[in-house]
Amino acid sequence: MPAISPARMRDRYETILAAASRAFAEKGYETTSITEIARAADVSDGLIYKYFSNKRDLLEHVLQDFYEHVIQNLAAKVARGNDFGEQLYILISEHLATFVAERNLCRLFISEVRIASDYRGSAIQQLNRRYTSILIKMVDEAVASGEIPRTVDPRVVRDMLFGAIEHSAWRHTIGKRPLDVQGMARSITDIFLNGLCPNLPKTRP
Amino acid sequence: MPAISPARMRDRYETILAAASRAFAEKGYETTSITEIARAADVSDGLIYKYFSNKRDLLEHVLQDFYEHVIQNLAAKVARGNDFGEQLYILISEHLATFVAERNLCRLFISEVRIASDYRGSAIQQLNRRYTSILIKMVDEAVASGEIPRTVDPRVVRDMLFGAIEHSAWRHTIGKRPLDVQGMARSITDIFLNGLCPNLPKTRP
DNA sequence: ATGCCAAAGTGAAGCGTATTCAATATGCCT
DNA sequence: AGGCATATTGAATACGCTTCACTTTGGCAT
Repeated sequence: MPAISPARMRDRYETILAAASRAFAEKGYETTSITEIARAADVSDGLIYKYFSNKRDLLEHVLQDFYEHVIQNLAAKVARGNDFGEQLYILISEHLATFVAERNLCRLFISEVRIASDYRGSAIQQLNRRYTSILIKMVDEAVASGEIPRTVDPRVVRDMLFGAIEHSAWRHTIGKRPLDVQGMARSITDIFLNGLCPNLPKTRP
Repeated sequence: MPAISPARMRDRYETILAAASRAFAEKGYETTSITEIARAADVSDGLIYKYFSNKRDLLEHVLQDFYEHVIQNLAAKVARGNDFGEQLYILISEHLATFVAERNLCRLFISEVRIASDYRGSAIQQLNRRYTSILIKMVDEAVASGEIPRTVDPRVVRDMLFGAIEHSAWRHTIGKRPLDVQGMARSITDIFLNGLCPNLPKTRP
């Protein structure tokens, strides 16, 4: 026998989540207090713990919410590419564009969640897997169609690519210089497709 | 007129720094308390604040100390490579080897310092610059000698490469699987030198 | 309508930890 | 040996997450 209607309950939940999202994005996780979030959502401190198990749980729900949208978007956009090179370019530029559009939430994700000791096996890691699996699928298909040699390990490509993108975007996330999404996506795509010395024989130490 | 000799003062400083380094590396930054560090160094809580301005400052000095050694090592090893390909392989495998040998301090650096809002302009960022400038110099020389086309922007390569390395190593830093340094260094080097589709014509979306 | 009562909601107390500071102990210098 | 600058102490402070005993509310049976 609920004390309030499910609709009002969902509303409360979303009000708190939205207040937390805004506060965390603006001020960062550590520097935002539960009391601030409670005030912004116009509830008491204690009530937050009826809807979320603790401050960290609140942060994770904020980022899960965000991640869902990002995944939807990426999958839709990548599907428009006709070959591996096109798809790769789209994936990279969309990832970079997300950094530009939602730099605060991206920063939050990288600095607070990715790093956490309990990241492995978390719900957020599941989302990350869905996100990166878009690339894995692309590489598998490119290998199958002969666009890429069989020697390429998709997991190596995944780690390298997302590492390269995020590190490149990070500088702009913390700095003030605007990020040239198209230009950077072009540079990164070219290096991944063709390498630094495209016309030279391999050297093996 | 000092109350104690400079030697003893330096000794105290180093005792505290060493205790902090061990504690932070083992337990992480947040979960280590000043009281624990004080006990390990056999001093009172308050004294730590005579040698370091706060807990964060203590962490930064721990990592600066570590970084100095890493830079020395990398510069010496890279100098042994005879061409760009060799040097690149050495840089990547040394970087990965550092992750394996000092995974706790590397984790600390990435999760606590790199991310911090005051990273820009900090003493630690200066060290990071010295570290990455080793690669910048390599790329500049390779461009000058014609090993790499002029179109390559060294800063793009720097961000991509270190991003790729760290992201690849991170999985092993938080997980249990051992990291095959030689194999991974080989894979990453090859992709950077030759790209994913070395023998195919460029595609431009 | 109305009253019951489970659950929503409150906010002050509890707890843990970084930091400060007034008091004390120490060891260098004359 | 004695004076005193300062190293050192540790209890007090401040602050923030979390808990919990209590109050209020609103859906439902009658």
